[in-house]
Amino acid sequence: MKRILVVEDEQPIREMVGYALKKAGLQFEEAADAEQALVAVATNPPDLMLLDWMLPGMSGVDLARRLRREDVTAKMPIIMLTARVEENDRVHGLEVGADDYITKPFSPRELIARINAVLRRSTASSGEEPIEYDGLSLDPVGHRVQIEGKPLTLAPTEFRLLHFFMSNPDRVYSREQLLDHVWGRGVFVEERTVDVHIRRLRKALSEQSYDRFIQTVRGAGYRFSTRN
Amino acid sequence: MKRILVVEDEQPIREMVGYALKKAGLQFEEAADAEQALVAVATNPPDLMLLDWMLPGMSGVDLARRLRREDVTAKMPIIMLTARVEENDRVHGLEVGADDYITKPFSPRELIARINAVLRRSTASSGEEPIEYDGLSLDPVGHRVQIEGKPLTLAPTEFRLLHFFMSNPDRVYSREQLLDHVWGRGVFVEERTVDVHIRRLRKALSEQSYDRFIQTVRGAGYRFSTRN
DNA sequence: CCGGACCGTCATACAACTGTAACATTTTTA
DNA sequence: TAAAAATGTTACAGTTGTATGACGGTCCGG
Repeated sequence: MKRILVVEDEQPIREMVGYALKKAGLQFEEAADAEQALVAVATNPPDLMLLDWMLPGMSGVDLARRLRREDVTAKMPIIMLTARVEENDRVHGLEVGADDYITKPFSPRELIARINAVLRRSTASSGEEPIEYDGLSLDPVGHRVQIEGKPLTLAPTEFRLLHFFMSNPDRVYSREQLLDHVWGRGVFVEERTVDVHIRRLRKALSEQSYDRFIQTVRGAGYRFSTRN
Repeated sequence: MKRILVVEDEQPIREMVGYALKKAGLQFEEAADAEQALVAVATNPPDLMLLDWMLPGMSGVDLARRLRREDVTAKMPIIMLTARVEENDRVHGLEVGADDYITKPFSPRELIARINAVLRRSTASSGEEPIEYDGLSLDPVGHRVQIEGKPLTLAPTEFRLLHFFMSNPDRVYSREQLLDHVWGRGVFVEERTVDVHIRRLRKALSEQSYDRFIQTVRGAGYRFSTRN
């Protein structure tokens, strides 16, 4: 059973969330502020963390940032709860490294759906098994890429990019998301740089026109897909 | 099992509805007026609410409006029951925030069908699940639209527009509302611009005459619906 | 210390998309 | 029935987004 740590200072909201979690078959654990949360995480790290944006003392944003820096918790899924709706804050929330965010008010139904989506995503890609699509295969452990059996050499960044894409096919990722996932959170790199690496990756794949798998979605980002 | 709260002052109708619900494998709960309904909702919020338009004391419309304002119930699916047939009232009902409406007299079959449709929609509405109506499907994550399996390319704005429509079917939106939701608040764009994008979307959908889903409601705005 | 591989940024070219106005058509009103 | 109002349609020019090639800097092994 997955354990969810809810960090939220308002007791009624904790209660509501706790009720929804239990009903959905998830284990509910709670903390009223960042300090309690840190203790809980150190004692027994949960599978996912629900984190209020505004907290007394250390804010949710700061807490998220701090957790991201620690090795043990760097990859723990975090969903931010925020009362604000402004686009600026959304961007900021994701920049901090949250895997998703929910704006209040939210329904229990929506909450559970988001949690399950994030959990599914983070459990799915263990990142060890070789991945193969049509004639294109990538071995994460051996750090090898092959097109129809023929070895292909990629620069480190291109490899990570392709690895990420192949682990999450048929999903569009914005440049920002790609920077988060492939370059690492909190790295300051120009968004346009992604274009260039996409270009390099395509060039490397273009031999058998396998660059068709790397698709541009105008206004949204890029996608890996074997379909058209 | 999904729990349905029926708010209706006429006892025979409650009875009839209750019978239909149980037969369809839904849990039936009842309230005779708005006050009872509020108590029931506070105690144990149901999965969906069937709400009579006319009620003694606080009307169904007022109740709906009030529920929409509260955080916990803001996104609870509501289906309005109304005896009137006028288009004005329909629009009004949806403006209040009902997810659907049924005009009396109605058959148990229709009732159950509508309830299931709304439940299905609201369960999935994390904004992640693909949406499908008849042969038209839209995948928000992969940013893909298909007509009967055939891929369809849309410009960014057309995609967002269609996405919004398909997430909120059977509801009329004024040009202003569409600008708010699809373009974003605080964007200054001429209202008639909406017409042009509706046109472009229709054109793209017109291949298999799927443009019939995008309907004009003169004097009110536009609507997405598979019905006519 | 040198050379190569890799990376991030920039400038440019091109294609796609967007908003608006102008005109056409349909529907309502007087 | 004519005038007015609302919507449909088209063309266009400005804007935005993406592809691509080039360049300088950094790191590391030889």
